[in-house]
Amino acid sequence: MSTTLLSTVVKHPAARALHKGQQTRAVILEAALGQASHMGLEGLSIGALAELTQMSKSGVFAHFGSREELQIAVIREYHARFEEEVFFPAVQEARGLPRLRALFERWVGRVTVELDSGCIYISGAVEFDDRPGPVRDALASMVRAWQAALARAIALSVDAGHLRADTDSLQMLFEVHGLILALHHDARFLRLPGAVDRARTGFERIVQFYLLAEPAAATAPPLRPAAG
Amino acid sequence: MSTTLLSTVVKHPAARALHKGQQTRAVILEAALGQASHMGLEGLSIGALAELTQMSKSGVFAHFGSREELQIAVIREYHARFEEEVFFPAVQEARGLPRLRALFERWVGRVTVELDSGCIYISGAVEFDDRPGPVRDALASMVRAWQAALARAIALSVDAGHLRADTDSLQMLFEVHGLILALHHDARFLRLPGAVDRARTGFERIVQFYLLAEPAAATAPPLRPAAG
DNA sequence: TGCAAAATAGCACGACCGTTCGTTTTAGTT
DNA sequence: AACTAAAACGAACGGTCGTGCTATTTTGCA
Repeated sequence: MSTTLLSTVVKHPAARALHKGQQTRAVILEAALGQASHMGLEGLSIGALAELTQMSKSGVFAHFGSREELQIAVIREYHARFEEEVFFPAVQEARGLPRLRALFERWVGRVTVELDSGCIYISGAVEFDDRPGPVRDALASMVRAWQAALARAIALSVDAGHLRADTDSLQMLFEVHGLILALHHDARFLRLPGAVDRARTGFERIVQFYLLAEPAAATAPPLRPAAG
Repeated sequence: MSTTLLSTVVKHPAARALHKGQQTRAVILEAALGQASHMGLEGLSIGALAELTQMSKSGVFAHFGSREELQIAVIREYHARFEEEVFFPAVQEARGLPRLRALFERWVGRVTVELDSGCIYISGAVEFDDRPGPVRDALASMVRAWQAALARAIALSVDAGHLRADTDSLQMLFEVHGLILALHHDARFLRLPGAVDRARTGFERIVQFYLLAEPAAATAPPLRPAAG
């Protein structure tokens, strides 16, 4: 850069160090995400990470300052990807039931795609439910944010007149969340086939229950189990 | 051995060593169960166990032969207690819906009582969903047995005429299991109050759906969310 | 091209891990 | 009381872990 007046003005210190450091940091984070999805956040090992990225242990270490910070960075990265792949596309859908369905469907997709990688929200919740500290706090705040977003989508569905006015959005959220957890359990641990369909069927059943009765069948639709 | 005919015949080697050894083994197992409930099966540490039981590491070790065997022993012990506290008392109830309700209620109780200890079935499923080996196999077989028992109870409820004939027992099991997992998640990780009630409400909603319509309201009862 | 700063490597430390082995204590039997 | 087999101990091994240091290399900018 010869006429550097402009460039020096443009780049503030934060953006200056954005070149090599952040780049390999991203590489490490990518590997860490894979390792954490596979072995859990507690299974993260700086040594193994160094081997995976062809670096020295101290080189990897220097990017985060501590194992805890690495774990938190992984959580944040996972959160960002989760937003990008689940939340943002879904909120493009029309508010109400369409958006809620999209959120659930993409959520299922995420858990299913991760069949041989694992959802950090779920595994982390189990790993850190008895382990206070900054890692748990970071994880909990992300999970809470996601649950709040879902609760909001449910409430919007009520406002839009798609669901009953007396719908308890937190109760519905609890039930839907259970389906995802059961899906994760049956598909990943028990390796049962058809778990995805069971989750979808369960979701439809829940929606059907909280659904505002359609005018044509205002007396109450004949509820039948969805044919498996 | 002088007049040992009788005694040698009566006691086989298995029964002979039943005194001191099995006794301290039980003490170790008790402590191990606590540690595993708290830190997970992978958090089991022979050193920590030795400290807890005031023994030497090698003394603890000798009782199991390997860490893996210790983990499996813990799983078996947990299974036995689970049977004793959840399954056996519940099957005393009349077959059909009463028994199914009892199973669920005791299951909830177990997860709730373990609020500061943790359900090994659930934490183990997450820890070992990507880790093949004898520990995973042992755990999976116990979980499968428990799920099979539940599915049987549901099927019996159908046979007894309490639930619809077209009930998909595995689907219903999936949904009920989800409630337990969500309870475990919200109560243990997020520390949300009222999670037990949400699980109960969800169960009643599921039962209500699969319920055989009562003669008086055969046209379809007006389903309302159970007042929270 | 030169220079400061950032990035990475190399090495060592202390802690804990599961496991082995030889010895010593303890318990149960005659 | 003497003997034996089970039980418990204690020390050590090889390994991995996270983390601190100090060099050395690499990078980005003037």
